[in-house]
Amino acid sequence: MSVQGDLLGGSCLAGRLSHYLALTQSEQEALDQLEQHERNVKRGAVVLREHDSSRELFVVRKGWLYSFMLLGNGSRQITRLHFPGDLIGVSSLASGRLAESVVAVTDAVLSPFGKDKLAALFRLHPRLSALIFSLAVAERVAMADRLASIGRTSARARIALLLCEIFARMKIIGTGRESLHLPLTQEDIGDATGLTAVHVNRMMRGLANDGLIERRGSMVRLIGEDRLVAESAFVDRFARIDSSWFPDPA
Amino acid sequence: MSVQGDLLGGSCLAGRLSHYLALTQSEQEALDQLEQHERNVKRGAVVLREHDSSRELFVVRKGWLYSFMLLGNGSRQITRLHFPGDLIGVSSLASGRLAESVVAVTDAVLSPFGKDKLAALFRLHPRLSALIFSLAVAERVAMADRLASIGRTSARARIALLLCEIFARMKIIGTGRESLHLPLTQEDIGDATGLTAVHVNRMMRGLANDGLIERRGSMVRLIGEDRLVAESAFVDRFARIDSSWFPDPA
DNA sequence: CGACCCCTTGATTAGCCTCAACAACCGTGG
DNA sequence: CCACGGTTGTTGAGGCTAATCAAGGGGTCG
Repeated sequence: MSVQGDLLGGSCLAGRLSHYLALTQSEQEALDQLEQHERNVKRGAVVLREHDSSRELFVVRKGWLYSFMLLGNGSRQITRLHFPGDLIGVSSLASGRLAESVVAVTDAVLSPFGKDKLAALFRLHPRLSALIFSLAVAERVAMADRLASIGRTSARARIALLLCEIFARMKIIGTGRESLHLPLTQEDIGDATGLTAVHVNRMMRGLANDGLIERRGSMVRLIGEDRLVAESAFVDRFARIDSSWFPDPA
Repeated sequence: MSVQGDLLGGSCLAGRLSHYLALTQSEQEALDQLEQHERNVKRGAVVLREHDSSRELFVVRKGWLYSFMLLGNGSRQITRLHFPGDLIGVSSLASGRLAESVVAVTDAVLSPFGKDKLAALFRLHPRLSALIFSLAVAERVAMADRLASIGRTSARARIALLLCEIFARMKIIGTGRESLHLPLTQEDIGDATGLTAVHVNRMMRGLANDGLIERRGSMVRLIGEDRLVAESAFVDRFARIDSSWFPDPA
């Protein structure tokens, strides 16, 4: 299934979750509830601001965004990219305040919903709760992968990992082509991988020279995806979620 | 509340969760269910092995452990330290296989329980589910902090952050004294912060020289905790959990 | 058309790693 | 109780990766 919300007008989140689970009618309806409103944001717009308190979450319906943290020394760490079907603003669920800012990389469409809706989900749909929890766990694992990547591998491997991750996630949301428009600047890629823009440039050039990727402007194509996966030790943590332990749907 | 399971014989997990929420009788009982068995492990023992499939989780009742990943190039990344009241093996919930290995740093006592017990929790105790979910979110945020630390700060700041985190977490579980026995080797600290043992040594010596910490063998005392927090930009993500959005207890 | 952003490239520097040697400590077995 | 081997901590010298500094070119948007 590669249902995309923006093709259906239906729920993007339901589209995403149905990759992992055949949703019941009632589950589907509960998820549709979350996307009754829409909000358009422009490329470059700050959607959420670190330290602000927030009573809402958002489903990404369209576009790319990323979360990042600003450090005391003026540098920035991009902690996660967000694609259609992702939830953003989740970090405010823990402490009530946002731990990360979110900006739109491209023009984007979001669906805001209140945290009370999530509470209702926990109350009425234990199986969906387990799935959402499992996706949070998968995200934690993917973050551990990146931690290992930044802590223990070369600049080249870090960039290879980021590219593998992006392409794998695009595949899941059904926009996966062999060639991809990459709206990130080299500075963005640096802030995601713990490198400087200058060094990102040299490394990407190196990957291109070695025939692992092909670049035409902002279009990127993975030629030696196998070799990229090998170099970065990429594991797709979102390909499959083990639902065998989930409770039965309500 | 600074209830510790190993002092009560009661549930360590309940002790931890009751920091954040006043548990109902029925919630308390559900959590006690999870710790009916005990397993002792020796210092250095491998408790869980990366890539293995696992049908269980564990509550830590006593001792220190850590999760780590092994990389293709022979290096190791420690992804998380585990103290009494923590859940371990969670990474297998997502894909069915463990993303991290776990070893015991000190002799430890664990309580294994099946994933079906967790499913029952999701079905019967939506408020606990929301809390456990929120703690997973907090853990993700803490991991993002470490990502930023490793990606964008100096060796000294990374070590300062690790120390702040350890002391803050010890405080929550009630073992927080000003002085602490640190059972980690400098190699462990290096694998947690993305540094070599040699460089960890130099940095810790530097922190000691500057009067931020005091070391006597494996005992460590934070003298200038304020300055350490300032240097590392530490934020305690587990001090408080916002339960205002949680559903009512069942 | 101009201003700005982004990419590119070169030269130099700095922070951390590697290698190496030795000292201190610990658990073990005799 | 002591002797021993292995692990951990400490220190120095030198090398390498990635950062920093600097400058120019191309593209895009107003």
